[in-house]
Amino acid sequence: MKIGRKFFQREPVVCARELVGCRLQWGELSGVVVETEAYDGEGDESCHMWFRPSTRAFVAEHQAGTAYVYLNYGMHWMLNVLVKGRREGFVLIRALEPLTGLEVMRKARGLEEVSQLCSGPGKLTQALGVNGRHHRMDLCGDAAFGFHRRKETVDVVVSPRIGISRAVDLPWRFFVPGHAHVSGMRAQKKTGRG
DNA sequence: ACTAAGATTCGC
DNA sequence: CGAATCTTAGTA
Repeated sequence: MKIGRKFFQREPVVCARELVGCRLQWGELSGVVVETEAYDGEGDESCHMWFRPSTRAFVAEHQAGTAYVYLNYGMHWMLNVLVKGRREGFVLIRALEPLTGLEVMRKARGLEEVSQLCSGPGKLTQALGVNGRHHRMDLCGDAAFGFHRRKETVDVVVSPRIGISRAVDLPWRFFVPGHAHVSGMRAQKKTGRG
């Protein structure tokens, strides 16, 4: 069952947690969402809304469920969903377990290993072909692009977000524990604790 | 016009 | 560990 706009008319943290375990359909390609992060425009200094006027304008001009796609580090597209409930913000899609279109993903990534296709926010956009053309796309309108509930359920655990320099302690990363397709950055290993 | 920083990934 | 690569925003 396709996830409608109402789902995204809640708080970013709630949407981020509940999207884990859902299926992302992207044309002929699809995968199970196994990792997300929430970014809240109110009080979250790592959210683009905090320091980018253009992002605040984007939020004001679009409805919940709209894709927010941007280029990071000049090379990696990041796929987010606009959330507008009591609080406004975004859900970053960080990792997928590929379901369909494996060969297309392998070709796009230049890799064979399934666990390397979508195990990171930059990896999955490359695998799915997500880019600036998808910015502002309504993920609740187009039948071929959006999220769907699944019968299967998954465990979800929480941790601080990865790869950011501000508001690093907010526990707003949600993922399936021990899942092979969850992103594995240095920051994860770096459990540096005095 | 110039500078700085960034929700990352890959290779050495 | 450090390069790759470019958009946004602040400053002159």
